[in-house]
Amino acid sequence: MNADPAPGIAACHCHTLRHAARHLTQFYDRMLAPAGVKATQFPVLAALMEFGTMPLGALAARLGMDRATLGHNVRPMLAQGWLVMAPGEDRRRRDIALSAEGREVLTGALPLWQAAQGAFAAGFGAERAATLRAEAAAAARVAFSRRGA
Amino acid sequence: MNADPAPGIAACHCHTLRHAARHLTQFYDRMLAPAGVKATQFPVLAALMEFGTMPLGALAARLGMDRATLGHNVRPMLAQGWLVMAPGEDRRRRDIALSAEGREVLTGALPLWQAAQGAFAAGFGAERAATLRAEAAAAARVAFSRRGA
DNA sequence: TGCTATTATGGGTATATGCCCATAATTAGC
DNA sequence: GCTAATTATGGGCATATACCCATAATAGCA
Repeated sequence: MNADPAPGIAACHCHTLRHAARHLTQFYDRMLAPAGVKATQFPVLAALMEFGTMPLGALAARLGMDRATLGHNVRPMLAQGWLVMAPGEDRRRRDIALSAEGREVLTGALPLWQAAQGAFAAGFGAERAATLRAEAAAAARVAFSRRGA
Repeated sequence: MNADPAPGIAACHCHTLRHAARHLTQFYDRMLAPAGVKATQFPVLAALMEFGTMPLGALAARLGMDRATLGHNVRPMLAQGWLVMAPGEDRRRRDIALSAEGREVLTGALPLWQAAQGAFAAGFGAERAATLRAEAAAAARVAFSRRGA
């Protein structure tokens, strides 16, 4: 992969954010690899630890992603025993919970994630990174609000 | 899909940028759909129009993406006749060029892309969007430079 | 000239993403 | 209480992303 897109293409909000997301993903994937956790899996573990057991739809809403996508991502984590499914309040609901093994995996991954956060902040600037996060989150809200047209 | 991730998870640079990229992608996909062009295809057409014929590797470098990924994305565009392959300078090189039909498709997609750019800028602020793009591009460079460790 | 290192490309594999539709259970309305 | 709308989940499909390895062609050097 390469780092620098051309100036004309760089005018596209969508392409630029996709580009950044790809590179961040690769960086975090490599940093988290020693724990056997991927960049897409860490937020799932972290959210369940932080907010506790919840059904798939609620977790997808927390993570701001599609239910089906999250369902696909969760499947191997269930197979590995990091997560467990249990009947929810409704009979149509099935709560997803962090297993003891899942908590161990998260415990192992946390320092690696913190190292990734720190390494990025060291190169980019902590303040600047916080601003970028806030602006990216705001951009996501704008794009989401205009999704119908 | 949902717009707002939780505050704790929002501290992750990677997750936040991925989240924003997902929503921008969906928005641009829907805006470009009337032209039959996807958010991943538009930059390919635009880059070839702007910089002219070039081999796959060079195009991947321009777009800041993996060669294999671009190769997969380009395949259906070749099948549709938007792009054509021609022997390059080397016998190992094969140049990718925009066909006449590809230029037509791009011409049809351009106003839709401009509408997407404008709609986002209207909701987010033009100045703010430009800053976000620049910061995201810088973040991509930082992540790329630290990819080895 | 011949051998090696570099470069360009493609195939295979695995995962990520999100659409659509089907199913099942709950809730609301009559 | 029964029917219709809503909500939750999952499967199937198409595409996106990127790794690894194999192949082929060029360039550089002995």
